[in-house]
Amino acid sequence: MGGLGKIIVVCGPTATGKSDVALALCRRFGGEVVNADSMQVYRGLPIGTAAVTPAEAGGVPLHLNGFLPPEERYSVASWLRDAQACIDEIHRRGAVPVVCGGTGLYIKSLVEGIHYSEQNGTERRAALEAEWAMQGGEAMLARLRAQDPDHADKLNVNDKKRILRALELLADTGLTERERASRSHAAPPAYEALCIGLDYADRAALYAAINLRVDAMLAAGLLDEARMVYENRGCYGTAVQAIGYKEFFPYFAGDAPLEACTDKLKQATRNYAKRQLTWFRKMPQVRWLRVDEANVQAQATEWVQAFLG
RNA sequence: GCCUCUGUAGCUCAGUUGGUAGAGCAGCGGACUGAAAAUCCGCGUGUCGUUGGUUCGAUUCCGACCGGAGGCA
Repeated sequence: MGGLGKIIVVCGPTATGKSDVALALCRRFGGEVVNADSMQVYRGLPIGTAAVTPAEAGGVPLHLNGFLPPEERYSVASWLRDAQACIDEIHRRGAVPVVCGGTGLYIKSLVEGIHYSEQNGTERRAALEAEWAMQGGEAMLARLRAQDPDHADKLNVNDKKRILRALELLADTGLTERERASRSHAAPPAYEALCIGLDYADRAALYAAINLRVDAMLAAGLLDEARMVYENRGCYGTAVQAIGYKEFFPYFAGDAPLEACTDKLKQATRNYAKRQLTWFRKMPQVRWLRVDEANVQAQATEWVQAFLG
């Protein structure tokens, strides 16, 4: 019969110890880590993105980790393609893929089996940008409403990014959002996933862990890494968005004291963790573990054991 | 010691010509289909420093006291 290939997913907000759990599971079950973090894919940013280092991995194979030049643009679709290739290969080797990361969109897409088509034109983008600047959001939303009212109803006038993208896709494919969504779900998920979500029972404890981690990053040389990003900010693509660098730009520019930037960074990270939580809390597949209450390692091991059968 | 300014939401402040008050940030919740560590949306009751007085009614006016900032021939 040969059912679906099985994968383990370790998700949750930042600073909950996902990597440690993933690594431990890999050692116990003969697994390999597949990174599901949109920033850890970039090379040369190990401190700020809290990427797993080969030393920490201690022999456990790491995939999609620090492999992309920071100038390169990347996206869900690229990640999905790469991740699936990795997973299939790991399966072929008879090993267990342990997908680990905090990017909700990536993980949801993988687990739900959302399919992204090959084409993705960008020529229209600049023109649409210009029109937005001239006509404003109301007009652009109205234009979308004329062609795809259902989608327009779901978007807010200020959501420039999504309104423009909607218009772009409409022009490229001629399909409404609903039609596109149904096509993206045409095929069932490629894998059977056990999703383990890590969180703190106490929100304040999560935030305290985040604050501590930022201090640890600083001690590990975050500032040098950030300065490098600052100097290259013109040519970096997606990577400049990473939390941990742009917060220091005012300091490098001489506009703000270091302390203020550090506080800003901690705050940005806390805000981010909260957003991550709303992604994962909504995924019905996720089974939660409270790192400040349970014996996470033991429980995770038990679940995986049962899952792999 | 005297004079001036000041004390309003966790923080920074606005405001009420007397009818118990509202922004930003934080915080909380949500959305999310090719930038996603991005982007966007929703949520504002707090002894209006304390205490007397005037008043039908005081956070608002007056006095005293307490805290903070500045000034002083």
